[in-house]
Amino acid sequence: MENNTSEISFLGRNMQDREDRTVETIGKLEAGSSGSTEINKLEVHGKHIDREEENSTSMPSSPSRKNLNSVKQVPCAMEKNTKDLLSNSTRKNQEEQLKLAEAEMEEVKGENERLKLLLARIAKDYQTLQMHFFDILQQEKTKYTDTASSNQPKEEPEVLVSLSLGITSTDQKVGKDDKKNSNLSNGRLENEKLSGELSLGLDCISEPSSTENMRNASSKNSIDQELKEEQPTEIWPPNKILKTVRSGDDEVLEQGPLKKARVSVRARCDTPTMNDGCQWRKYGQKIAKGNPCPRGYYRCTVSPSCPVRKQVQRCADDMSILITTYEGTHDHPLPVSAAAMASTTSAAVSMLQSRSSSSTGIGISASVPISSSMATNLHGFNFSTLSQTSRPPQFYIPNSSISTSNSHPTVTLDLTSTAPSTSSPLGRFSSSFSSTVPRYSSTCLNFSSSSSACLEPNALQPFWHGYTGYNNYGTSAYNQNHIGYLNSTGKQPALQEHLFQTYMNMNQNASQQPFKETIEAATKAITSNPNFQSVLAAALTSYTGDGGGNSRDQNQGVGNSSCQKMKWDESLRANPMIYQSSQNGIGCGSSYLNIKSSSLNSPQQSGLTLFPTSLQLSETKSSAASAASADNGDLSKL
DNA sequence: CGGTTTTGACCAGCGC
DNA sequence: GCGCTGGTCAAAACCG
Repeated sequence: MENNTSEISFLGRNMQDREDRTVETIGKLEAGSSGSTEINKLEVHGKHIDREEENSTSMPSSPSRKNLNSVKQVPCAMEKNTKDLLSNSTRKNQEEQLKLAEAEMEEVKGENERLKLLLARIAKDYQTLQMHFFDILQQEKTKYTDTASSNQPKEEPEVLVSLSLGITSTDQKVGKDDKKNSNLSNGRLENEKLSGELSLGLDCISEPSSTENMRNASSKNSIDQELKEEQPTEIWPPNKILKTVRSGDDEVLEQGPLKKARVSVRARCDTPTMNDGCQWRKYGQKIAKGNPCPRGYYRCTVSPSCPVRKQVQRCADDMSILITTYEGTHDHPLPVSAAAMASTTSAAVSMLQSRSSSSTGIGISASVPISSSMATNLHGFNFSTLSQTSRPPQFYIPNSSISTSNSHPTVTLDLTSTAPSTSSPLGRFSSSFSSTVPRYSSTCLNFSSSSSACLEPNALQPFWHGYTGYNNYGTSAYNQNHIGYLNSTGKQPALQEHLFQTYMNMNQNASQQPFKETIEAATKAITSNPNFQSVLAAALTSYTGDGGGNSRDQNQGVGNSSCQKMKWDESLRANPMIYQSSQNGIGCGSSYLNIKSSSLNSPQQSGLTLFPTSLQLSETKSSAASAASADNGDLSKL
């Protein structure tokens, strides 16, 4: 809600700026057309064009006063002619400029109108959301008093994704943390508040009634806290949680099995795991059915009691794609880079929540609203996804698909640039889950695009083949490392990496692709939409990390990220096409991001996408410049 | 030596 | 009940 307000005010400021500039332009043009020859600066779209130097040096048609003096030597008639000619040409120039400026004005006016409409719509949406919010609050309040004393009927368990993202979640924790972990929580929470770090709380609980979402959401926090109290040092796997919870008298969790929501991130990555800013320890590996690549099981080791797990597996179809699945809620402050991942994934989870709430009887929307929540996340505010908007908002992450194969509610963020899609870029979420909604649905966000505006199909090759310099560093270094490892130890690398190396070798000859068009499109995409800038920034940040340079683990890099401090917004506005990271070749930093509007999974695509059609950002390898620029910023400014 | 990775064993859920 | 599969455990190996 709060963020909506800031969004609106931002739009308002944007419009005001444009109007100011328009007025300024008009004023200057009027001054010029009334006889003054001092049209030195023409401002169009906020861009200053200094014409003074041009007049004196490179514009023979409009000579300076000095030139006019020399003309005085010429006979009178000639002088008059010359003066007429000069004044005519000057007048013509002015008229042309006037026409140009008028055209620009019309354009700007039209844009202002559109922005006004947009602002009005957003304001209206905001009001609607607010009313919904209060309605839900009211309903929940009355329902709670009604049902508190009576037995709750068993119903189909539903997914609740509770995102405790950012500051307000810490507010919730303050009371209990103060009691329980007085040695930890105070400083931690203080730090979180000060630094604006985000923490992703991603929980799923089963519940008897959709009207009790909010109460259960809060109660889940309580459950987590209570579990921590019971087992302060033990790492509790889900099964143990279940046992503990079931043995207790918690009414909510007796209703059904507790399955945490998951966020799955598909990303092109040439390293064993993706650098997401957290510390992970591998505790298991398993060959999963249908995939020759083993699945690695990791648990978060930032905090000894942190319940967060992740699974890492290469995609069977495309081994350049690393699928990382996160589960659980961090019980500790996150590094900024990890928080960025959290913010990105949480936006996806918000869509899952939208689906869940849609399936609870509110009605199924073919287009899942996400933009507001996503923007909210990315601006670092807490948000609630409990609202069920009656009308779709401005943007959609295109091409969601539903998978029923997973017993966990899963949101998949597809940050890959895979095969070109044959589908329309104007994708819309599949609504196929409406009739066959699984007990836990899975949602796929595909940040990809088939737009011909900027991407050649070849540009969709794995990024490590995509641009100059990488082969000198990333892939080669990685390959060499592994070859060296093999030679020195005589030990076989993991099957997963062996397979991946085979894949890499097969693709060694892939041609490098021009990125100019991509970069131009990226620039356009980023600069054209402030919301998109935010979304992109978070997505990039989640991808970037620091390359794990200081960490022992390959996918780590806690608290040392040079990228963490990047002034993302500014950087992207200033030079969006060149993002440089001080990646050291380890870990999968945000080498590549392609936002597409195609779907890997969903055969059903139609509808409207207001997202910029495509974007690719390439990243050059470790440079001092990147480190320097990285030191200037802070992600929290997002 | 302490932390991490590997890997076979074990357990629970689920479908038949 | 049985088998399959996903997920976890824990001892041994490995590494810096």
